[in-house]
Amino acid sequence: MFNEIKTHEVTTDVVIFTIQQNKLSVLLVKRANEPFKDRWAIPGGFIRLSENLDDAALRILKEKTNVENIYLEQLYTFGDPLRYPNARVITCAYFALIRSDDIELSFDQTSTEVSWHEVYNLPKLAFDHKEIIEYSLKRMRERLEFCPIAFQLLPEKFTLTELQKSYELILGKKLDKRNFRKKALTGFILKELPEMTKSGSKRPARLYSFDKITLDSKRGHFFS
Amino acid sequence: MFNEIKTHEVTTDVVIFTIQQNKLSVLLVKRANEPFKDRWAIPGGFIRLSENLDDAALRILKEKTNVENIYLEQLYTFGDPLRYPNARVITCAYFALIRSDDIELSFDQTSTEVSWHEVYNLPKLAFDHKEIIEYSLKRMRERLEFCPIAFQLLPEKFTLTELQKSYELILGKKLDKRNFRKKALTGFILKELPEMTKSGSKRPARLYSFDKITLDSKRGHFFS
DNA sequence: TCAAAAGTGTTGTGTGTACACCCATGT
DNA sequence: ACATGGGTGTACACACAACACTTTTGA
Repeated sequence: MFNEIKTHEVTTDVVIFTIQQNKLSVLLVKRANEPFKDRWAIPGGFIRLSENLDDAALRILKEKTNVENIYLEQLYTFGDPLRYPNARVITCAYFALIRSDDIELSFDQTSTEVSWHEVYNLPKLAFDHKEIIEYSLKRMRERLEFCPIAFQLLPEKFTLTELQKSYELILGKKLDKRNFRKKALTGFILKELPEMTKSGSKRPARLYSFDKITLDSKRGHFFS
Repeated sequence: MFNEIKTHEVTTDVVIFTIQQNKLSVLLVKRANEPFKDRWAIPGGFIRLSENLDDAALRILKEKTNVENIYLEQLYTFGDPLRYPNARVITCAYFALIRSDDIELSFDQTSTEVSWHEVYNLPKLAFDHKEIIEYSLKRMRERLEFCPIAFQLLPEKFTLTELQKSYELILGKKLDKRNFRKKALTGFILKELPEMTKSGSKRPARLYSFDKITLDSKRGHFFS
């Protein structure tokens, strides 16, 4: 099977999460070419020779979403010889969290469509991309126990209920409102803003923002 | 600089930890060839086209130590274009834990020497291998908080003091004896053996063993 | 008999969890 | 006036951290 193959190819695939319409979603592209033509896949591409891995992932991200300056983390490198038909393609997978407000999706000639798909209700995927998404969800949940990365999915200003919703979407379970707020207000670095939501639905809610990402600094864990 | 380079090369490097002579050590080889001839390095090698990543790491491990069936985990993939002079070499780094009893080290024509080096007192290393070792130590400490992987470094039968010593060597700090034993006996899955050490030094100590590695099963964390 | 390592419990403090009612606003 | 989501406090259980003396053996 590998007779005619001379070299490894190295790609990066980026699992891009967002929250939109009250759903935790990932960005998928529909493949324009074989293999797996017309199948949905995680956006990805070849790593350039003079480009480091993080930069390659950021480039993919920017190509699809025009977004920069976001949370990005190397996930795992997948290299099963059978993961890609008729070639040896090792992929260094990343995952990213972005805010879904004002994002313009775009795609190039390698795909015919690009759109968000709820992570708990995915279509059939190309390659081992199902496994990659499952792994990234697992990782994101682990991260969430220690660091408030859910901020990355929210707009600048948010209510505590919105923050809690994002946690619940990621963890896939309900959290206690009072315990959550206690933890968030003491454990995270939240700025209480002098503003309230203006007639969102019924009673106005306090808005908060956060200063900087305290990723490695805080190590108390949050919410089981 | 990358004018004449056409392809990526993909290697795996394995940080192999053990405890010997009361020291936490890693296995290093002295390079026989350029680049970095005569410099110490982590054992590694090219990934074969038909080999998956874990198998490649296991192969490297077996080549140097003749050991199989050990704890092995993918660490991180390092791919800075400048990490390797005059070539683009992406390395998928692993770390492994092995028992140092009855290990025969060996090496091939790519190295002139192989030996254990205390992780807290390393020589000058080739490439970005210092960074890789630091990263693997960090990862091992994180793992240790949740899973009793230190078992992997100990012989079949061990005393609680030996177990504690291994924790202290990895974490780089002293632990409280009573708290450690309480935690170990309630939190880990230890088998109390009907044996004692025979006149090791003074008073005989109870020997213990463990059943299987309960890596992902137990999620109470151990010892800060 | 002494030196050296083995072994053993209690208490305080902090963190996670469970749980139910009133409040402010728009309609 | 009422429906809707916003907001608040206490009590219990459990995990971690600090801390000092007695026991068993070999020399």
